[in-house]
Amino acid sequence: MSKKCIKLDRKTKIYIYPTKPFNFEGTFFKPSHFPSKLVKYIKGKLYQGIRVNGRPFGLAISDSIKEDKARISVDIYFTKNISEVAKEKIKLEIIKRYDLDSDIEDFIEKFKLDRLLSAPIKSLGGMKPSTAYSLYGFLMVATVLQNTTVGRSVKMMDTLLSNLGTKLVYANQEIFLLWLPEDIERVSEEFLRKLKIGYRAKIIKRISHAFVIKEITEEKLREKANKEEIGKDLLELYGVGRQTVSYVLFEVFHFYNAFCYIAPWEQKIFSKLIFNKNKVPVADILAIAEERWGKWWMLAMHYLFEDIFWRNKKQKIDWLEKEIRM
DNA sequence: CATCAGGGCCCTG
DNA sequence: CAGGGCCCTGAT
Repeated sequence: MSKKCIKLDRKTKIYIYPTKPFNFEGTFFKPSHFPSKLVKYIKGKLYQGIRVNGRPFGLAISDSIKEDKARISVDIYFTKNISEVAKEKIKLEIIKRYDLDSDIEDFIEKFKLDRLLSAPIKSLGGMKPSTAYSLYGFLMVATVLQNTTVGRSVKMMDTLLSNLGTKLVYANQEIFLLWLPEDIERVSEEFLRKLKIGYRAKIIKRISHAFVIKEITEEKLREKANKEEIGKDLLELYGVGRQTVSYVLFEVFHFYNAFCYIAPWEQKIFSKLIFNKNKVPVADILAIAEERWGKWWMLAMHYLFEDIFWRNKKQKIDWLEKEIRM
């Protein structure tokens, strides 16, 4: 059992210019997302680790508008040295994960007067679907999220990270870096089960193995242009079903119309938001969404969803609190 | 105390 | 294609 800890005591800065319209907070912090020690959002700064060319780096990302240009500043923390190549790679990785080079102006223009979207667009317009994680990292999080309460998911991820992750210390923060697929090859399923993650131990073993033998790679999937192909490859992974695929297509690969799937807990929330009813059939919700928002339907739903979670953060909304059981 | 479902997915019939 | 089982936990 390795308890790795790395102090990143050197720092450099880069800037990234996202495509407008752009909303920093909406893109870099999602209140509806599962909280973990992999990412922290404090006072307008997002802290996360990243691995590039096998080396760990710590990031602190913040909004840094320059006159009329959208701009973010990225402090990169490292040990010893950092090459220009590594800096460039980190930049490209951030652009990919946070969808910074896409253009959603048509979406904003088209729906800024939409009865349901006008308020969310007013407060979050320019928000992109994004993830702090690599594809592998995302799948690990999705695995921990399966068939349990958020509270237990948090515990499972904490235990996994303290046993298999790497603690990064920088900018007065402690952030964890996820383990590598190779690290999982070195531990037994039994060992993982002792961390009280249950049947997920097998899933983590099998997904990690698929990455190690390059049966699946993020690079190759990114080269494929259509969601059906990517979805098919992902579904072949043990422990990955349509719920996870739908999230991955949207948040990792940024298809704004991903897959036609809505989870039961989301169904309840959308029923309330769109119909002001308790439980509308999923098929009806999907039909309305596609009819109303077309090729943008999942992005539209994302705006609705994040908006209500932001509002709940500012002032508790009772019915929503009941749906997010910790 | 026991029972149960939870921010899925696999497998069987 | 529907439904039981899976690890474990906190709620009831």
